[in-house]
Amino acid sequence: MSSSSNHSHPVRVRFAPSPTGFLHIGGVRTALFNWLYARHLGGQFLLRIEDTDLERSEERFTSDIIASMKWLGLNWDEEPIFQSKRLEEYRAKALELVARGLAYKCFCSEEEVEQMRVKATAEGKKPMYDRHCRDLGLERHPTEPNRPWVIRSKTPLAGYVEFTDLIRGPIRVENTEIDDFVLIRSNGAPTYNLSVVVDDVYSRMTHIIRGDDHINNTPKQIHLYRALGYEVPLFAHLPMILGPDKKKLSKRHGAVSANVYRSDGYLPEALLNFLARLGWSHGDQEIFTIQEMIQYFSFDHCQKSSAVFNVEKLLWLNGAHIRGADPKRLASIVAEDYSDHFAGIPQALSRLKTDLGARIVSMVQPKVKLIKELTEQVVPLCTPGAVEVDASGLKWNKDENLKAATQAAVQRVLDELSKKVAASGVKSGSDPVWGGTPSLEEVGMNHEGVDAYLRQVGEQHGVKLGDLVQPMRLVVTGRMVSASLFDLMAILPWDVVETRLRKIAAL
RNA sequence: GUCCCUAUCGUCUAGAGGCCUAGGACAGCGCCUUCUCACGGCGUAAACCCGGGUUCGAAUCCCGGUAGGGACGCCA
Repeated sequence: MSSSSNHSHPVRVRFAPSPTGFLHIGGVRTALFNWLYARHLGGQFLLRIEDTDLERSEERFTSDIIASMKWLGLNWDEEPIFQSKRLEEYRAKALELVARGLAYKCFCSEEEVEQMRVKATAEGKKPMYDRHCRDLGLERHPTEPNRPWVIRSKTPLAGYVEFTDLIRGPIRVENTEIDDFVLIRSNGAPTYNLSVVVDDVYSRMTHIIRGDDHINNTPKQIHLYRALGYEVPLFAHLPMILGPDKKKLSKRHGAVSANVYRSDGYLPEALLNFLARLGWSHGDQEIFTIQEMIQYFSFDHCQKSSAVFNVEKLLWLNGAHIRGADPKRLASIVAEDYSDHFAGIPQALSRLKTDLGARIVSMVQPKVKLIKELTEQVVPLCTPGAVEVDASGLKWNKDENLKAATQAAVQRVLDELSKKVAASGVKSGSDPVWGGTPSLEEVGMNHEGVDAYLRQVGEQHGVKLGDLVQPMRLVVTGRMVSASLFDLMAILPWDVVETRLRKIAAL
């Protein structure tokens, strides 16, 4: 690739969102690529809050951005910069440019400028300010001393700007295409193009990595770097993320706060993995740990074209990352992010945190795609006593004989296994929270044992294994779909299993 | 409208002139496995936008067209 240029000093990059909305997927992707690049090269990654738009910036959005970044693990290396605290700086730089003849005060009203744009459009030209005040060199309006003014850049009238994008290669724009854009608004606040340049210089940024909706701003900013006498950094413009309709991602596509993905049950590394693969690749590899992403990241393998956000693949990736996660960690995520599922059952929450809780999680985790589902499966398994069931889906509802035979078989299971537990001589279970009774496993009957035993009972009562298992699964787990019943029967304290199995007779 | 950018299966992508009768993944379909649901395994269908060049040879390079996206704010 082109240009590692003269920037031999350590890489410094930033993510610079404006707090006018939640941190959405597109923002996360931009943050991620900056972060990966910095971490890959051992450079610094900074966070800057671009809150120069006083009307639309809101503190709650700043909080959302910071919370989301933290959840995702996209950590920054220096104190975040808030542009609202540096307003004087931008103003001073703009005034300096006016003094040096590189910018000027403009007294045209917004209505007048709007007319110019209408006129230009009618002439088939780009709607631009017609530079009315450019060469007047006015300090104040001749007839209206209090008339408000803005500061505009004095964009060169001829020539062109060219830069080499790290992802797209050379991009060239004629200066005639560039407006005399506003630097300082009539209320004294700076506009984006000014503050971004002043701050990127202030923070000694070496690379500007951002969405490609900023390609058109880059030439303006390059003019500013030059006017201000600064070294121009390197640019990398990332392709956009599109909704399923191939339009810019918006709220209607469910592109809400990254925090929503947290409550929906996505793992941060899964979301990051998914976003990394949207526009970047490393051969055929699909599943990456954070470390691998950092290790392999490079602009050489970044895509130039935009990508459609595909929830199905994110879901699959999330399942893959859940499967590979440490059960103890998953248990604590369930406990922290889904505490509302434990409302009224504090025992379940404490049981979740035991070794047995982690074992339960490990049996459910290979089967779910979302932490939410994991939670829904795990809660009843950690709850003491019987759980509510809905027996309407059972096959025996259509077959009285099957129902009678199954109930008889389960009764026998109850009798024989209770006897076995009592006869084992094992007085109490090893789990400190679950207390009381040992599990079947603790009296010598593991998964295989339960398997063989239930097959045998089913055969003797003329009930197919599947027909015997489903009602048992329902009362033991509270659901028609669950982790392996044999596993669960083996590891749960026998009294829990017994209590629940007794409900079979009443169905 | 003007300017900028982009263009491989439905989607994410591999591909840096011959290794491509175009590979992987998700989703789909079929089968196997199976105590449910998943997972897993095997298989199947599915793409180089079009037209010109350059070259012995082009998905790859160049030009044009077309299509899509983005920008054109005293938003960022």
